[in-house]
Amino acid sequence: MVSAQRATIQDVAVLSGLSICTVSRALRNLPNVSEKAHRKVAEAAEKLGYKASPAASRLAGGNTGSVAIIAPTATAWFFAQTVEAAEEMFADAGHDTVLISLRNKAEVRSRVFGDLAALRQRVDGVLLLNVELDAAEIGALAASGLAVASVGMSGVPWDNVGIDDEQAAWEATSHLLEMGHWDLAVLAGRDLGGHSVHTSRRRLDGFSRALAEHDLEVHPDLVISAGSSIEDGRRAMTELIANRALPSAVFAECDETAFGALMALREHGLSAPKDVSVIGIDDHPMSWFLGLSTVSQPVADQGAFAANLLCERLQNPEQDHAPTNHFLDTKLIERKTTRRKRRTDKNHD
Amino acid sequence: MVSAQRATIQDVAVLSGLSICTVSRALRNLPNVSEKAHRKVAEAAEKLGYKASPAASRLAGGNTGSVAIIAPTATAWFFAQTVEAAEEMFADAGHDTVLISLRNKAEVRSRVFGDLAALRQRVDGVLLLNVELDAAEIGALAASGLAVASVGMSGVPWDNVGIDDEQAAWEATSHLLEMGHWDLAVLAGRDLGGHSVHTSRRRLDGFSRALAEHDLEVHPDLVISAGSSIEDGRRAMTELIANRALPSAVFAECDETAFGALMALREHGLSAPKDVSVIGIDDHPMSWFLGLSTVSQPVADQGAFAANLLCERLQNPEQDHAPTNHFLDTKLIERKTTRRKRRTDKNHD
DNA sequence: CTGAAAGCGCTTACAG
DNA sequence: CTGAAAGCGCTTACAG
Repeated sequence: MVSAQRATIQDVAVLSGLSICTVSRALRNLPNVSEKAHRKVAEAAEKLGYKASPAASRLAGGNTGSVAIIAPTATAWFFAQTVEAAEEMFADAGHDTVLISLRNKAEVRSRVFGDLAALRQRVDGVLLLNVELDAAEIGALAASGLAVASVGMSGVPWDNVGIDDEQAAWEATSHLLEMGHWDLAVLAGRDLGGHSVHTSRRRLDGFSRALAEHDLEVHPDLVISAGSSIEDGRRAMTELIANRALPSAVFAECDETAFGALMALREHGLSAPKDVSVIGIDDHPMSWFLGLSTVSQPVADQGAFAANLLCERLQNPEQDHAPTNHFLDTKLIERKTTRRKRRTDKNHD
Repeated sequence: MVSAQRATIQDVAVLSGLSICTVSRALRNLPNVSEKAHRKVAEAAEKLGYKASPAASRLAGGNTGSVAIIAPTATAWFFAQTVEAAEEMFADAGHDTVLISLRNKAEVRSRVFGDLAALRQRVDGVLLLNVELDAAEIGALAASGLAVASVGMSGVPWDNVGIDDEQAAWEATSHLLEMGHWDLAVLAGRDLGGHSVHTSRRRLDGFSRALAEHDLEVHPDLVISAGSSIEDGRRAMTELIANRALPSAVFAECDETAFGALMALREHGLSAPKDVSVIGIDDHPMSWFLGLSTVSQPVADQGAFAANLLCERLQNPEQDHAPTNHFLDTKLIERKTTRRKRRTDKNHD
């Protein structure tokens, strides 16, 4: 069944008794192929186990059969989940998925977005995960001939799915504020040479808005550029503890940094919510176990949904299509790391 | 600097005043190119921002410029870390990385390994992560023309890096045994239609050997096919609790399943080490926080090392090369979820 | 050391 | 509805 040498379109043409170009058209379900021819071709191709050579197809002006997933990092829980869900979607649709991790490095970031033509040579479409783009980059991407979809990047001229990050952060922050905390720190995402993770920026906005509604200002010293890993959170919280009086509550932009924060507290003989209230965003599988208060979001769903949208773009490239934006639901989950600020609490009173 | 239309080898030839084929040779550092020609070509290519079209290159008999990473799943912590480390290596060496997750499904597994010729069309090499292969598959892979390297697959006819899984499991199990536990359950990896995750099989071997050394037999009811995620561990432990008297200790093949086991215990009002001792393998960043006893292993290192080995194979394809195997160090870390079995312990005495 | 020619396996106008 | 021909951008023998 699997021959040593792969069957070519030529073989299919011979076996089906039709010309190469009819075969080509039939295989791609193009118009102007009789039903009979279509059937013959399908049979021959099936029998030969024929699959078009992606290289030849690409070179002749067709498609590569690949899509790229571009993520700030591939190790964070959110990205690993999203990537796998998207990869599944792509594989089932017959696309290979090329993984590009920006590795949280500005240099890698600019290398990737600085040569979209090279990218276009290798893939037909791109799924962007929480990448912060400037206007020039958005324009270049739109003009690149690449199909594009994204996760966590609302306001962009292509299909996007995510959560309302500003709102989710607002909820988390408001939860803290309503419990009487007013001295808040935020563990934010890392900045990549002026380009942060997109969701991080939005979450910072939500944080600020909640504070503003309580007539509070964001204190720059309390906006810590952390990242998205457990280690990042641990480092950021350690820094916070070392450099100044502890804030009364901490909003971590994702659960993993919150975990790290919890670890750092323990290393210093402190704990949540006794010494400081801590809340995250995600509802990571460990959060329940650690009693972490958080704002839950569907994760794999976002990857699968966005991947699906991209597949549709790939299938109907000509058809002009108004970009859609989809916000999935989030929910505040109050657990044990947040509590009302008390007169007896250690600091600030 | 970035032209609308990509420069072709033709453009480089014209600019450098040389023929296309000299340019081709110069660019690939092939012999029989004068130093002067080489310099001219390099200059012209640089100026034009020229990069060979991977599709054309592949079609003409060259390489695709891509490698695939094949993993049982992409979401588990170990795999996410390994994949990113490998991807970094590949990117720096100029290879695109195609991610293929088997999604823990036998069907996906056989689709991938059943058509190696199709894979060869898309990538030059493959990095296998903990994939259990049978003799026929190993033979097919070796004959496929693909460069191969792997993580966690010792005994294979290509370069491999990993830990001594049998030994690591033996250490973890012996630790339990030496503390007086004799009624042990193991939370094993999932089986994919007869093919388990390779490391899982080896770890099961180590578990058995440790038991045998204590004149104990492996009780089939206590070998739970779990998987590698937190959810998997939670499910497996819940099953264990529901179906029979609790064993006195549990060896989880990885830390994440151990986390899940800890969660299940808590859900049933139980805890480690009071009601059952629990040990894992990995030393996940959360393990310290949860006090989980475990056997640590370097993770990103394995991915980077194996990827590097694959890059070397890709660079020197002709050169025949005896496969190497590299075991990285592991270390037993005793924390708080394991303790000596006491007369006062709830069960079995 | 260098170049002209053929060919890799497709797709795309263009005739029929 | 169908096919002959050109061409995509490279690499690979083969001459020189």
